[in-house]
Amino acid sequence: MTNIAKPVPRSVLTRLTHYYATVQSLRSAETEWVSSTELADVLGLTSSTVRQDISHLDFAGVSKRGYETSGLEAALASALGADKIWNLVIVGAGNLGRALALHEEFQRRGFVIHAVFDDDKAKVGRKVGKLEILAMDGLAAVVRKRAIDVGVIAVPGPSAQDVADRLVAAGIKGLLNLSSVHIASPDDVAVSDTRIIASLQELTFALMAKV
Amino acid sequence: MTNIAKPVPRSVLTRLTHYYATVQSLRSAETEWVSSTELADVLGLTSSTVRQDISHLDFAGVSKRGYETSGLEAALASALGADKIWNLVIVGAGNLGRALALHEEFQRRGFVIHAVFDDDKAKVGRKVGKLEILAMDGLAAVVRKRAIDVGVIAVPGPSAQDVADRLVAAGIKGLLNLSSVHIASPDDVAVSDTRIIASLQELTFALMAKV
DNA sequence: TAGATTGTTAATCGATTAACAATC
DNA sequence: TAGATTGTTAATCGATTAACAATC
Repeated sequence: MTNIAKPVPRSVLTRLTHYYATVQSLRSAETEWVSSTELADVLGLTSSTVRQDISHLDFAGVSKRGYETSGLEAALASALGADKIWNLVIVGAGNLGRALALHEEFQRRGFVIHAVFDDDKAKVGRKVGKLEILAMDGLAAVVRKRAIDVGVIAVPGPSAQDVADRLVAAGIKGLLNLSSVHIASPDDVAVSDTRIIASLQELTFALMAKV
Repeated sequence: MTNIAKPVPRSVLTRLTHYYATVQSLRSAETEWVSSTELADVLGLTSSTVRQDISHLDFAGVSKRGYETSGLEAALASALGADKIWNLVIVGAGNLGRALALHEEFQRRGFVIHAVFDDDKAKVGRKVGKLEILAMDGLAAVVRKRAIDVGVIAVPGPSAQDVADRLVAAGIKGLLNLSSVHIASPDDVAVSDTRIIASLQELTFALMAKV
């Protein structure tokens, strides 16, 4: 029986990714059962929130025992698409772009990087791991041929919107934005921001409040 | 006159970093005034939310004109601590750690990276830009001598909590967590998560919903 | 069985939005 | 001045928490 989708609010979705990471840790520690209270304690939530969130999944716990970690992991993986392969390209062969291309956790989690693009003539043709850096004019062909799902924007802020537009024009429906500027996109294109600089600013805000 | 701090909710704080990035773009385009409606349109919010958020700042707009971008930028910078210098160390000299150490946007925004640590003997002594990779046992001394504010955790998930503990033990009050696991920390230590993998999972969730 | 934990409903809390008087 | 936009209060909306019956 499939869950009739109550829409999943963004706050819940974010927590689902937390549960997924946590349950994976539990699994690798061979823990077979976890209760809503235990998950809540680890992540700083209430058990009530955890139970509400898990009710969005096509998965049920067991009275008195809690949740079986293997089933919960599978249900979370399925909800998040973590049990699928996703095809990525990275635009921007600077430090960040190259680091992500080489970051083996991506591959391990089903995010396959098919190409790295850059318009800097000096970079085109060089290697990043096993991938050759390609010129931007090859983008559309790669996206089509490899059925690319996600474009990673790893260029400086001033170029980010332009790169986003070219990725969208090439037919990509998902953008991961590593730059610090806001990306505008059509309604049918999803954008996720990593906001590294913004995270640091939230941190320094907290540090100042602390004094 | 200082704003008597109504506490700033996390959701507002996150938007303040968005406003800051946006206002900086406006400023570099030499735009002198911006209204709450314009900011809202750019960022996909309501003007009401924008005005509420800005009311947390020690800064006032002008009827009929909106907000002067220079003053708003300064007020946001002050609130976020973006007008200060922050001292960082990075732990983990893998692809991600090295990329951040070389990422010039950090320096440009007042985040000064003082050292990169790694316990891999093969890496210690090598250079990352102008910095030499140091062994972890030198951490406490550097933190004390350089008055380090923030520790960046750029190690694989399984080591992340251990690294966090060592950074906290060395006296650091702010952690930027680049790993995909949740970090537990004492109440007086602030943690900010970048969650690159989680961002991708939120994206793939959206892509699946779209089909 | 008794007790612990889920799933879910209802209550609370907080954040967002609407509305409008103040104002430049 | 007239009109546009802020700042703020009140209303709405949605998310979190509490509570408890169901249940294994």
